[in-house]
Amino acid sequence: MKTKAAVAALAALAQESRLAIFRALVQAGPAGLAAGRIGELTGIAPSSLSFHLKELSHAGMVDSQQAGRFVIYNANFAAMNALLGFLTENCCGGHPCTPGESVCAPSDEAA
Amino acid sequence: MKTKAAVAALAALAQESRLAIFRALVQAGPAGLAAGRIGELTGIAPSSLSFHLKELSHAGMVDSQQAGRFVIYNANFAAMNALLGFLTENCCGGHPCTPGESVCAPSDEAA
DNA sequence: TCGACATTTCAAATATCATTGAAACATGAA
DNA sequence: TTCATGTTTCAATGATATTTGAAATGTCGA
Repeated sequence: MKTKAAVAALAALAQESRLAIFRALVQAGPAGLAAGRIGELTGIAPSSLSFHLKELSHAGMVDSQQAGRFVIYNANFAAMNALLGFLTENCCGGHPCTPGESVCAPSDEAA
Repeated sequence: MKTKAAVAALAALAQESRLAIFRALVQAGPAGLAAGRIGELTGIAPSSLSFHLKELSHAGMVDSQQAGRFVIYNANFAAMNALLGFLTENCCGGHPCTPGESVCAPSDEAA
């Protein structure tokens, strides 16, 4: 993943409405949710919702598929995992980190 | 981690200069880097750098400590791990995801 | 075809963010 | 104290993002 893609992905998630949308899709799993259902869950107005969904889609964080008059959105889990990997990439210059100091290893305190 | 903190953390990273700063600090490890050194590595002007460092600090993604006339910044690895955990939290509603479809498990394709 | 529903597009207004340069502050050395 | 260095603050400018409402598009059922 390149820096620009990472910035785009982070920017897509760095917004209250979009983060709520994305989390709803993550929790919904691969089956996804219809746009209207997302609107119900998040309380976002249709036009604003569409704007944010397009933003997320353009950043590659969600995919969509038409199903009748519904449009089903789902989280792009591969993109999410790529982003997580990017953030920890080359951590501590590749050297192993001291395990007692809350460092690179993602098994630390995740709260 | 609460939603607002996550949005703040993501917004802090969703900017080319700040992402570059943060990655430099991640690669530097717990020892951190002086502000001036970060400026050298990233090519960011001092006042702009200070602005972004304050932004990252306010979001809890970096810590700082005075060392003589230098100010040493270091990545807050615990905060980073908390953010990563937040994004995958409650994935697929808690149900185990089908492993062959690039889903929740972070061992998929991280590129 | 017609009407109802789901979603998207458009334009305008508001708000927020990033960059710049100059100046101020703090620290250490002479 | 005085000077040089490292870092931060401030104000102004330009750029970008978000929201809103109305209208348009596309799809299904009768």
